[in-house]
Amino acid sequence: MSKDARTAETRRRLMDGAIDTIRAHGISGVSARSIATTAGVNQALIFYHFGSVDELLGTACLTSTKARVEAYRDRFATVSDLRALLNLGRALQQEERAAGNVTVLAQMLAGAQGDPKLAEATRTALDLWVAEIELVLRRILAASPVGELADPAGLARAVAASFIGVELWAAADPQGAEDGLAALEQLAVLAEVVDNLGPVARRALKAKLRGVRQ
Amino acid sequence: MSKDARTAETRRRLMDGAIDTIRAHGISGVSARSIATTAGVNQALIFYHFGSVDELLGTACLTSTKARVEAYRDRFATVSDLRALLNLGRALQQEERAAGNVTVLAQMLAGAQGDPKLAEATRTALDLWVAEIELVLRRILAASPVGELADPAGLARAVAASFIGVELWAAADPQGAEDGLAALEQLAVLAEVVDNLGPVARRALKAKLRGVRQ
DNA sequence: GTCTATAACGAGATAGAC
DNA sequence: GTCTATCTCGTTATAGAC
Repeated sequence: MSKDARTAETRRRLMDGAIDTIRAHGISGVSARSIATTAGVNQALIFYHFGSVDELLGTACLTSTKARVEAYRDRFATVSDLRALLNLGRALQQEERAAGNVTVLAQMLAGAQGDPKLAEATRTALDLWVAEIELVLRRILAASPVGELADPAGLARAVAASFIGVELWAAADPQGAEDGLAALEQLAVLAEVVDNLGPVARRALKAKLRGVRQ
Repeated sequence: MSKDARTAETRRRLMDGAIDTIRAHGISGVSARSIATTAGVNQALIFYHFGSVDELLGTACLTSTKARVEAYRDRFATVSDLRALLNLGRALQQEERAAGNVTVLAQMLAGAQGDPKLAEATRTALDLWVAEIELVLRRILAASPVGELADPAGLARAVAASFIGVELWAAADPQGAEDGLAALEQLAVLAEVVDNLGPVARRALKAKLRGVRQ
């Protein structure tokens, strides 16, 4: 194996090890040693390749998030109504429980409290998801009677933050998190009904919304 | 000062110190020494009074959550429609940014990953909030056309988890979190409109909901 | 009940051999 | 580029003086 390939391999192992360690033990279980053990690599190599543990965490988180978002881009692109978005959200939530990117982001976010370096890396990674969600929301809302009331950018952040919260919750109370998601899904039917109103009811709703909005 | 009073005082200082330390530095910045410093108390007293750091965290979290929930009980009781609930939620979110109980719970939840003892304490504390939210939701939903569609227990968990997520988000991206909340608030107007439909539209909606539900 | 001192260990990080 | 060895510091936890 060439030196370059060996370097790349070690860096990859370390990044994977960092992600796996966060998933398994949370941000407070992360250390240079625990990562190195998971990666099957010498501890000192973390500092040689990344300079510090925080730096490794940041790039690992960013790289893995990029990959996950990339993996979903096509599926996001096909979403054009609320029902499809809900289905995708549910699938994403289940698949990410396996791949674990949402959990990792949640843990990074927790570690970001009082650690500006981690905070910035995490913010950048989260923005990757948010940008994707915002695009879809913008598309869907344009065709909906509530479209002129809603703020896609803000909503995208609210959605992402909720995913974070649910994923974090699931670690301590799996059944509770499941019940919460099921309840939301059930309630989202309401939005679908609104979305599928006939033209008359639709106009009436629009008028009412205009009245309510300040 | 009597011995009992002195004991109580020390325990109180340690619990307050634990909460303050979590708020300031996150769960990964918590240690026996950092807590003791914040509390202005000798480090060894943590082990004398609580046995371990985890034990201290658990009881501190539970005690402070009890107090916060208690402080909101009366205000929860007066809520009888969605608009009032939204207002209370917003107030709670802002006041808790100061008192910090939601942040603490979020950090505890993060620390609970792979630490069953913390997980149990956190779950118990969260349930205090959930129970309160569930009561209100049950009351409101009973009077709403979507009431028979919704699951108050599940919804309460979803709401609480979202609060957690937003609060965690706010540490890394304050503006983003604010935008997210504002967008949700705006959209919630939709639910209010549905809630205030006339009797005819209300019956139509109910019929549609029945059709959608599987 | 509270303190000092200390044991036993894990942390981040670096130096230097290979 | 990777390893071993090591430094320095912070960690949990305990023993024992007061």
